[in-house]
Amino acid sequence: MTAPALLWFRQDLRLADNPALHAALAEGGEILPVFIHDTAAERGLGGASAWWLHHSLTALSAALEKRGAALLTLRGDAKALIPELAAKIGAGGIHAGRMVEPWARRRDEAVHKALEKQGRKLELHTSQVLIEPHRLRSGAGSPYAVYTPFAKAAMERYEPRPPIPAPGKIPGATPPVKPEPVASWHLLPRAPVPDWAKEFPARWTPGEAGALKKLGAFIEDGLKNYDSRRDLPGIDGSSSLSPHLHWGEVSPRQVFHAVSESKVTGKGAEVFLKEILWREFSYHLLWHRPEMPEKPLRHEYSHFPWKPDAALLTAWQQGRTGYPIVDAGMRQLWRTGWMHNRVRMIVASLLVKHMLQPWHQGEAWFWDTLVDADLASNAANWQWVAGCGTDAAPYFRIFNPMLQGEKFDPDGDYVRRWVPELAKVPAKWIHKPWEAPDIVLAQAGLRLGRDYPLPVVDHAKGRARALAALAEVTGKSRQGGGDEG
DNA sequence: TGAAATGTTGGGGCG
DNA sequence: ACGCCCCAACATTTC
Repeated sequence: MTAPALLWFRQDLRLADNPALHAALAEGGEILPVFIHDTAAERGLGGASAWWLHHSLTALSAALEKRGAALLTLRGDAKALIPELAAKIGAGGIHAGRMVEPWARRRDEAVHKALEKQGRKLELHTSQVLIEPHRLRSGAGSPYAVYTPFAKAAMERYEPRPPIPAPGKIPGATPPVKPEPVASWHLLPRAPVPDWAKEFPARWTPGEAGALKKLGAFIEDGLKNYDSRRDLPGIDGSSSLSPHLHWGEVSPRQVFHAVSESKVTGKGAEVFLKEILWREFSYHLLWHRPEMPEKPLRHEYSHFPWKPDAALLTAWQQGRTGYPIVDAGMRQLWRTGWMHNRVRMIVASLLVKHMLQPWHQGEAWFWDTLVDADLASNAANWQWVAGCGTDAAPYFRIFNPMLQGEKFDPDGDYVRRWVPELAKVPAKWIHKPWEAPDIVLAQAGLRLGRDYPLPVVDHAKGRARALAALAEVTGKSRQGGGDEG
């Protein structure tokens, strides 16, 4: 009789187009699917991610159950648990999707070593990405540091093929240990703010079924005009696939395939696929530059004169900076676990530039509050905004929050939705209420400085201060430091 | 996947 | 008719 295979779910919580599952099935024996809440992981789950994971695992568990396999859920040190389980069931293959996170790579290395002592091995499959970062190098043999050549090379290398269909039946193995139910992991919000995620269920359906439904709906309604609609935070022009992609409830291959099957061409489809490639690029960077979540990729930025300020940081986190588009974004984030991408750039620019807060602070807040929190994308994009990434926005690109608001939320719908204090301010003034005549504010029922704050940092002064900080850094780098790239 | 400062051009008002 | 000035509109440069 064929030995059972161990199928280790991590960030690929799906049954369709799951190469690890496919390989486990191909062995022909029973399968023990397991998910471990790794208490030894070096970077803990953010709050919103924990909420998502709870529901996604519930969905995965039910889907497996329906096909004849029970998901074994455990909590503990995966480095020890996986080899133990493998030994206990006398596993044949041990299969998982490859992860790019540095801590996960170290963990897989340790698991692999432990398994080797048993004469077994950890088999990692391409699951999260279209192209494994280690398989893609530039002509010079070095990893890509700039998006455009990366995207070009990735597309040349990519081999379109239909995704693997979800299996109809999965012969489940009997778990050798008692599961620890997901509910006992306490992933859902608890005191002191037990209800902070109360609006999430209306916005999100974690799990594979929810992911496929969202993909279908987006391709039907949103793909064609994605290029123009995606920049307007007041309308729902995004795909909202990011959290599903993060947890692997749908694979990038499925997304690519669905787009090509749809026969939607033109700018909309093109720009959307480019966004998927930005995600790939982040994974590529994290693989080749594993220090990315902690250290600036341009090393002269390690001397950047940040001015940490708890009060400013709190104002930003709570959506009380006095800049309407920024506060709308921060409040959307808190309430829905998500923020429109255009607005992410604006709020990040304000934090890092006008406020001179270290980008790690923003990264940490996003990590905790975003349902799509992803180490690679989060770190890469914060470095992009801060100017210290390899292919980053130059530091002097400083967003003007009023102009950005007027450009991308011209009627103020987005601001009005998330900052109700400003609901009655006319469009002309909604992105700069402090410039509105007193009579306008009175008619809008708005007492500035009381109902809604004045800007915590003056735009012109903040801009000038940020530019001066840049001069300091580039000056230093000219004297001593080298460059990276 | 900027914004502001600075430069250039050309039409119209006007003496 | 002509030159001058003003300034919006656009282009280029700089941060």
